[in-house]
Amino acid sequence: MSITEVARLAGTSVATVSRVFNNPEIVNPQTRASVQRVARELGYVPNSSARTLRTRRSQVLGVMLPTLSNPVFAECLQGIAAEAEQRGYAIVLTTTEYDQERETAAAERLLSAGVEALVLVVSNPATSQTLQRTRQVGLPYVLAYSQTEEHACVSVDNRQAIYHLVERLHDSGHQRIGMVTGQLHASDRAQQRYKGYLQGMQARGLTALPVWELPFTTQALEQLQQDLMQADPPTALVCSNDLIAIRSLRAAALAGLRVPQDLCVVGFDGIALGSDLTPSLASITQPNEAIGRQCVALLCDALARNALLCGNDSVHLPYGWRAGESCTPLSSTAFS
Amino acid sequence: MSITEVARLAGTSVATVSRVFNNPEIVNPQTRASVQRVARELGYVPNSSARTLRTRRSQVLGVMLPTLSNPVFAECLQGIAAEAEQRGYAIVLTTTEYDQERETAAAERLLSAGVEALVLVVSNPATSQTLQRTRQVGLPYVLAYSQTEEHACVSVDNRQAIYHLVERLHDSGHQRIGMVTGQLHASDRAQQRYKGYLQGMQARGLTALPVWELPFTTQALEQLQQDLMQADPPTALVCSNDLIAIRSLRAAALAGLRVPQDLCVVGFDGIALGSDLTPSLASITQPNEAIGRQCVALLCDALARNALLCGNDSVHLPYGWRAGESCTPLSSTAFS
DNA sequence: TTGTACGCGTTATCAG
DNA sequence: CTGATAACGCGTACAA
Repeated sequence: MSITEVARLAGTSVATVSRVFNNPEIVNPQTRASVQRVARELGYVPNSSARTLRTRRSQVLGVMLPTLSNPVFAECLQGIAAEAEQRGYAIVLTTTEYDQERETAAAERLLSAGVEALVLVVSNPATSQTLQRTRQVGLPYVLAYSQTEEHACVSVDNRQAIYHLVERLHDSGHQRIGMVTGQLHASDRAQQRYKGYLQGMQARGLTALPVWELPFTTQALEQLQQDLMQADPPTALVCSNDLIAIRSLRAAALAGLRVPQDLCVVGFDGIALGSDLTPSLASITQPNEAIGRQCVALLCDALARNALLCGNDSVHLPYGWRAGESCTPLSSTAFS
Repeated sequence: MSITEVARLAGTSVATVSRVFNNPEIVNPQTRASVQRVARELGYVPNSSARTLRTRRSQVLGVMLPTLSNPVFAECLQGIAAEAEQRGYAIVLTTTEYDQERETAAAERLLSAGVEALVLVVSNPATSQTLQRTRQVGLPYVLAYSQTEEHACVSVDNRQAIYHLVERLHDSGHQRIGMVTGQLHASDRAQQRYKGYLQGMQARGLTALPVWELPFTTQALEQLQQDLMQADPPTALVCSNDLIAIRSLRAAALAGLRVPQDLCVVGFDGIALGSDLTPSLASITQPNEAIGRQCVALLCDALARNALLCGNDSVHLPYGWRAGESCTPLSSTAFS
């Protein structure tokens, strides 16, 4: 069921059928109708490969994410999908599971799938060979969540957000403020947030506590729980993301601490689920869906201009604050 | 940078270059090496459209999900992505947000993206026009999570799982067992689970309580909370999915009920996050990732046989039980 | 307004 | 083992 078949049955030429699909208004209403009828009856779908081959535009965007287990990326992907749909692009998806090798392979698969541009979430832009490769191939790409001069990025100011949070916690009377992260080396965002913590503590003359790294093992969680049961435990825990915060909440509960009376827990990301938890999760919010949308917008604009994207094209989106029962209300220092 | 260019620079014909990429062993090691070198230097990537046009195999699978906000589908997608990757397929993704119109449009976009086969999660197979359309076009497809004779499905036995759960709750002493669902009409699974609840209650001579439908509004949640504060509230809540269970947990907390002493809450799906909550979420588990993998496996096999899939190809995977603090240990009736 | 014919980059066939 | 060449289905000058 190719265009030829449709043309034959409609008693017209392939050119006309093509016009009916790409430029309906320039074809005679009667022939148009007849062609459309035939096409519908046959369930004809234009062959995308042939079209792409001819037009050199696949109308497909590649998306590379670390994982979908973290709702942050799922939310971002929703935004990507929505914006892409609006702009007439399809998206092909790969995940890397935070693994360098898988990342390289994933990028290669995206490339050979014929994508026109890429939304990338990498562990660390500085060490990712995917970025060089993409550059070599000459496709526009944008990094979601990362912050770096070298590439086009869409993100919030991770460092500042946490810096700011530490200030607010201090303003509200907290002195012993701790930080809990995932595996620090697995994410440049986590590193920037940690940096914000260190700087914030220093700025206020507070002693930074040793960071708790919480990979997804029960052992690490138990360690945190033990530490929370020592004398003079922290009164606030700043977590590098909401998933970590949820697990910290659990450690606190197992340690017998009341949240937020004994311990305030603050997350980062603002995943939707956080509001449904008990206690609801206080969190620094990122506009995840907007980040996704913005990435696609940048890409599509670049594609339309037939240009690449570079560091100057980066977009900073504002972070926000979602109050929650896991943290006592903070002093009124404006957020964001 | 087409195959022609590579051929020119390598001083050979396009046919040979093609062979180097598709059948390396049949070409002279020296020419092969030279071609590979040139290709690498140029960053040459075979044009997928041209290849697809010629071979009539796009190596792309279409995936249509309701949303990624529910981790169940994110987990399933992980499985789909993993299996597809293993088998050399790319996946293009669309979401429908449980909306009929968007579903139709999404399917059309998948089709025109040139996918070879489809993994579909629809609200209700009986009313989905996507399925007819897909049939008309003649592509293999499989429904994830649904159960119906009419189509190839990969799912657990939803009705039986809940039926079984009700029995176990009753065995453990519960009499007033309630059911909380999302919007019942939005999902045939939810309906089947509800049916299991009704049948289970009847089989044990218990009175089914009016179902609580919990769309994502705070109002509905408050209703549940109010009802839990009446005299003789249920002692157990069977929830049609884990997200609903989490919100039910919140309603219980707001109502001042202790979980699990006053009220047991059981979810459905077994999302990973459930284990990290406090109380951890007891749940009937589905092998979400395996469901995704199985879908892709069926599809790829069908593609290899050049066949379509039908009701007879359906696969039932076993459900399981994940104990959690949200429910007191159940009597030993074997689960699953 | 419509039709003819070329070429997009590959793979596969067939000769050498 | 290698090269020439004919499709694959479509969009688009160009001609009518």
